[in-house]
Amino acid sequence: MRNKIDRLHVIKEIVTQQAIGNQDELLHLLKEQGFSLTQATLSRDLKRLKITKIPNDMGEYRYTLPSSFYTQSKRNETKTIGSNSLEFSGQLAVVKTRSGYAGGIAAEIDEHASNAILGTIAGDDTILVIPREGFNRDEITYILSSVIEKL
Amino acid sequence: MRNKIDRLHVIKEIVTQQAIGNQDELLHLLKEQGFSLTQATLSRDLKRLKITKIPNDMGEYRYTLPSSFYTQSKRNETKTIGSNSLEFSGQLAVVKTRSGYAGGIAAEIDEHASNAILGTIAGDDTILVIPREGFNRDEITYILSSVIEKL
DNA sequence: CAAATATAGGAATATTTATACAAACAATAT
DNA sequence: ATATTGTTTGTATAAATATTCCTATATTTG
Repeated sequence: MRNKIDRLHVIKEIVTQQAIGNQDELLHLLKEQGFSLTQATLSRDLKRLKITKIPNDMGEYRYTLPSSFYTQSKRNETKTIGSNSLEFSGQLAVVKTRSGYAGGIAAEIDEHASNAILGTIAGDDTILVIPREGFNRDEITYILSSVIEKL
Repeated sequence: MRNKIDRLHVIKEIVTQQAIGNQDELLHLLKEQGFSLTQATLSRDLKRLKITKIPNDMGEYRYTLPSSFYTQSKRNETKTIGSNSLEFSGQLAVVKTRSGYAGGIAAEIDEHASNAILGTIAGDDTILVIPREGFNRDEITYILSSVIEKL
């Protein structure tokens, strides 16, 4: 239904622009904008959007969108490294290689990036890379790039 | 008071290592660890720590630290089991084996730990172990150790 | 030291949020 | 068209969480 999609959009917009402290507040704003819904639906919407109430430095709460690390709102970029590509999903990274090369490249990653990479598992043209905890995507990207580009 | 500081520490630790869905769950774990407190105090603690309940992709909620705290969490230890090693990253466990042994050991894990382990994927010297939901790291470590040490 | 002030935390409760259930409707298959 | 299945949502309520009010214990200050 069109209305629902609109509503989810508007919820995201409101929540990013003003400090909303609870669902009733947000509910009223939505009603002012012409939406007709109940708290139950709003609770479900927030769950779908993964919007959560987090405490700020003063003793208040504010609804916020998930941090960009987890968010799927904008498409995760595929990075090209030589004739290979790298993309993340959750805490995992996937490198696509030319057919037959995955095992060799995975071995190189294991050998040269063991501080940041917990392990790799390779198929024919796909390597699953499991980063160690504490390394973020940029760090892993940088490290993988430098290993792969030397090949 | 010392006790409070300890408690906040332990809360962070528990929350990073296992999927906590509500305060009562966490309350019980804390009581098992010898802390004495009520839900009211726990609510205040979580507010201080800015730990919040966020929805995951399945319809569940999980308490999590703010993302900036992930990098501060203490480095995850690698455990040695025989000539193999075990380390966690997020919800996944990775076992490193001698070259060529991963497939065989993975088969043993599949066969003997199927209640705790959802599945394994093996490369040449790396096994990706996917634990079932509801098992924490200590449990998985114990189970994997006992399976692998018998080999 | 004693008074003043701040901090921690429990019990009870208010507030807030999630969900079970049922109804309405749409989409799809028979 | 009729049955089947899935989706969305409201109502009512359960469940979860935050806070008020109060006491006890620390900490600071004169």
